[in-house]
Amino acid sequence: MPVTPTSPDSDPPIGRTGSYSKGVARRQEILDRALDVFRERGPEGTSLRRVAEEIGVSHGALLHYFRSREQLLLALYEHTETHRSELRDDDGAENEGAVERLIAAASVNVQMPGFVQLYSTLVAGALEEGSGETKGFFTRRFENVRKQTAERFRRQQEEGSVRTDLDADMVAALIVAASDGLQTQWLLEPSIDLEGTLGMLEELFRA
Amino acid sequence: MPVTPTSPDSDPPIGRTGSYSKGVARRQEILDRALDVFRERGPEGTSLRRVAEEIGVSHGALLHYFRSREQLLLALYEHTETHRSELRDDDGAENEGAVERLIAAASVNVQMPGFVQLYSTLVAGALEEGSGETKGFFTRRFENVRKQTAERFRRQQEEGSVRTDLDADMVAALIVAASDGLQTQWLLEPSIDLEGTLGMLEELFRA
DNA sequence: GTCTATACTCGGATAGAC
DNA sequence: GTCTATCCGAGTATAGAC
Repeated sequence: MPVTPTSPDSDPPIGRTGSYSKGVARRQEILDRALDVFRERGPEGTSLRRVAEEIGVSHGALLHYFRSREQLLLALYEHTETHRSELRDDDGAENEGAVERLIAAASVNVQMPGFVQLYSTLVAGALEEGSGETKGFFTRRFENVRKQTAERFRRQQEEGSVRTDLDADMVAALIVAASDGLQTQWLLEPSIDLEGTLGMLEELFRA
Repeated sequence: MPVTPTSPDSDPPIGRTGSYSKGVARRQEILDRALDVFRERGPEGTSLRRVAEEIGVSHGALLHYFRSREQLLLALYEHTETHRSELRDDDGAENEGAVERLIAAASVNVQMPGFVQLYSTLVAGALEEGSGETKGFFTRRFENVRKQTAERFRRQQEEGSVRTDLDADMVAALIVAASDGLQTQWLLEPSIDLEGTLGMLEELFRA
């Protein structure tokens, strides 16, 4: 279900005026090594304490930089998402259609089921009450992806390649929903034809 | 995202030949009281130990009947789903269209966000490796709902009310995905027009 | 089979040292 | 701000009493 990234989401931490350097660098360092651990053992069964021990940091110290396990997983998700473009040829992505773009993202995801699984876990966490951080993250993310998808669709409407009697914002929500939902079903039943079904949706929009 | 129930999923426990009575009854009794606790406090922050204490059973005993917290939540989900029909007028459900049916289910869900949240949590759990029980449950469930939806769509195709150049099975997966995905988005952004967007999808299928 | 007792690791919160 | 030490309640596994 993870959906195409949109902006780098560069988030220079909140503490303004001054000593960026020290703390952020340390955090980065810890994160980098934590990512290695996840790469080896998978996020699935890897506890915070295990990660901490493996990278030579105390449990408490790790928690000092990542307020919760969810935050660490979120950082893992962000990192993976950012560096995912390497798997994909981004030529002409500018002129892709709305559905086309999501199909491309889904195709990459099919090669990394663990990423889809992580996404699903985090989204479920975001839906839980009082999940401020994660909730905000995915609310923004969905919003961004929807907006970007709607823009693409509107451009296609202007081109005349797509039905003009449809509300682009609703279409965007629908496309994103279909992409996410199909990836969930595909994880449980790999015989689901992810690309084919999204292709059919694309066809339904054609003028 | 929880999708329309399909069969009562009557699951007379596995132990054949003989003493059904005792253990199952006790389990039912415990479950019934656990449901009350969840009703009061919500499943969200209610621990196994809390539930156990509240219903006058030891922590260990509770675990004896429900092998894990996930299993207990799954039982809660099943129960809620089964008794949900009370919220809904089931007149003429037999002749409903494929999308129409899912819209009806979604409309009920909108009135019980906690149920959608629970569904999302359980599905995410099902996607995790080695989650035998929950995984099997939702794999079957998706399969059933897809099959039922495909049947409805095929009937509509025979009626001529819907495009006949579409593969009903793919359409079914798409409808279910859209419904689930939109409910997720709606939980994070209540301004999402759940019924409206699904209605648009319905319109796309029309002959 | 039903259940108690115990122990283990987990995520997280706290207090305080530096 | 960075981190150690400690403590808590959580989910779960196990052994064994009845």
